[in-house]
Amino acid sequence: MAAHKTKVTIFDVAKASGVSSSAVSYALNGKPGVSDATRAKVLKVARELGWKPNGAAQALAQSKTRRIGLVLGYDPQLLAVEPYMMSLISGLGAELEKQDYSLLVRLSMDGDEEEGIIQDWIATGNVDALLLLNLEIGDPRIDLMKHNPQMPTLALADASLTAGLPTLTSDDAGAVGIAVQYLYDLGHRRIARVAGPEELGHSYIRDAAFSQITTELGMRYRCLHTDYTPEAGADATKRLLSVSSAPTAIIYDNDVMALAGESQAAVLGVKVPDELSIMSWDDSFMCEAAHPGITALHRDIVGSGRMAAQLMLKLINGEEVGVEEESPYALKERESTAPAPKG
Amino acid sequence: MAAHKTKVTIFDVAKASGVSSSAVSYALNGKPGVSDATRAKVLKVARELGWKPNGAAQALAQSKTRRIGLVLGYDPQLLAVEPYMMSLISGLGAELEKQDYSLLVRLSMDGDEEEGIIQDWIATGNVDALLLLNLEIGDPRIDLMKHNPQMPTLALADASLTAGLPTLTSDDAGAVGIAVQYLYDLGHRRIARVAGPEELGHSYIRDAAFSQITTELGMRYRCLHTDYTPEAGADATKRLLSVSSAPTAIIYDNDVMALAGESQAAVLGVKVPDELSIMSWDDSFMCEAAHPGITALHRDIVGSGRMAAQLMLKLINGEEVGVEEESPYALKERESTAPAPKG
DNA sequence: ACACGGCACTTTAGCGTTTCAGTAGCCGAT
DNA sequence: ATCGGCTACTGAAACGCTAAAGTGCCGTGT
Repeated sequence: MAAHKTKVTIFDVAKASGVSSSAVSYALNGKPGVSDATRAKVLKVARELGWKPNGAAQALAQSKTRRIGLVLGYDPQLLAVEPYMMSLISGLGAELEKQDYSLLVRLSMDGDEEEGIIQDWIATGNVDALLLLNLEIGDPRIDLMKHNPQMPTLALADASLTAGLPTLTSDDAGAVGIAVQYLYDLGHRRIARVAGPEELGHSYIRDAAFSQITTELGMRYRCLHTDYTPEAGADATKRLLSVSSAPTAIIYDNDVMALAGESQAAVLGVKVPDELSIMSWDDSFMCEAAHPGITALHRDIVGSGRMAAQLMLKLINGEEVGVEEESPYALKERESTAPAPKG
Repeated sequence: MAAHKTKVTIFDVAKASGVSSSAVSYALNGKPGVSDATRAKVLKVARELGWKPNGAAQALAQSKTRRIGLVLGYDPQLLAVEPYMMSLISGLGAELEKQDYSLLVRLSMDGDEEEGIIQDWIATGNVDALLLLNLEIGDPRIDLMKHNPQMPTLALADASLTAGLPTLTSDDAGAVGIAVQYLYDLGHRRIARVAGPEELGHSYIRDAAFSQITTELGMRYRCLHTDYTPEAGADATKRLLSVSSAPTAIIYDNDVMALAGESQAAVLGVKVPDELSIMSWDDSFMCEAAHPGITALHRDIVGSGRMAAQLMLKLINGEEVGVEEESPYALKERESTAPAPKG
């Protein structure tokens, strides 16, 4: 509890307890080789001196850092505004906390830089495992990790993109089905989608599912790809609504764009939901607070974070992990969707 | 580039370059003691073998981790929805990235746990510096860091709360002045504020400033404290508007509550801005996308993150840091504010 | 011709743990 | 009484790096 001017090491604790440093180590780590009495004594002394094993020394000796690596794509505007990442971090962190693991976070400006960071982690051993996010089609990171199997890696992406790497996948195609069927049942026959970047893996998955299902149901379907920003969402909305025979319903790939789209519709004098139904992929407070509230495909992102953390801990433990599935999407109906207008 | 089954160390590089391990170290770290020719050779070999110094060993040898610690208060709901934290992380990360520093992130469920994490960092040396956020009045962390001056610490809080610790402060009182004067000039005489938790330092600072300025200007002022969540924001709005002689303007302590408040007003049939003006503290995309757009006190949070990172790096370098000031708030006028209604 | 300083290295000693290989003492079995 | 096998420890090596101290060599000034 008291402040110490000079650094206290395991030897200080050993001396103060009248044993050797190895005894202290055994005592601290709950290993056999010390009597209950000495163990208690050592722990008491350690607490009094405020000693904990030095992280670097420990990491060096057992080549375990108790850290998990996460690279965030740098786009402060988007990162900040999209609740997704922070929710995921909450879930990851909460679960890691239980096992005294930390998150090591870096920002990357682009894909090359991210690859560099990952290679750095592989070479320096600064993390015990890492999580891959936002995979693209043919993402070079997959290949990189395939060649470095000693670094436990979990991909958070559709299993079709991860080439057999341990994966936490979500049923995006199923969710597309739910959403489209819902709109179909409301009588919509011309729908549009404001999607994320085309090269992103899950855009691709959703693209394919949308095309297939709308075709099957005989609906007209149009898709605009964006960069996920609110500006792009508003702009896409304007373009979609400016043509004759505009869609009667729009599905946005994230809630930020959905909110921006709803505002844009108001600006254009298009009434939601009477003239236009709006849906969001991913649900957050924004969908709730919007006026009218936005119908959304809800999923438990914090829960996914927790799951991802557990899977990575398994991998670190040497257990096998294949493809696991996130908890499913659920449609959350609010006021932004209604039967399609006549005509 | 090739994958390696067995771990490569500095000795492998040394052998392959025909020099000793220290020569490799000197070459890599740009220190004198090796010729340009050997340096080039060593670097080439290192690249070919894919070698980088092991992080733990390096940290142990020079007691520097190149990591900065950040404890996030765990409230996934709030954390995710409030763009503040993620913006800050973006700024921090971007600046740290330049110097090859990482963020070490942990989640804490409550204050005690956070103190525990900090003590752990102090004892284990797992971070080179740390950033304190969301200080409360008489926050125990201040005392803790005062007693452990060997751990460079920057507080992101009003300087009046940090007892002389290196601090990045903001002019919250000044911002209160701007906001209140603005509403006063629009003719508002009864204003209210939906604030954050009372025990939070910056709530306190703003509370004091609001009381003082509204008194000076002879305005009626009412303040409700909340937990920052959208639900609380909506609820507070309802209560404020339900009394006779309700306020003609409400200022919210964050944009999440402002958005929720605006929605609530719509539900209650109170017209914004004709019958009620709304302002938000902190500006984000939500203020922009809301309909009507919400007038806000804008500040550059990413910039603050960058500044904080720079200051922490200075501290790590042994430089003195006193009290620095964030870039000032600026009023961003949108459609949610208008002259006070007659009567 | 000779000390001298500087350069380009090498050797060695940490850094603070963990862990493996002993070892001393004791107890029970022979 | 002797031996084997525990238990409860100790000593020392190993982890992979950095950095201080040491060494040989060469060019220079006198």
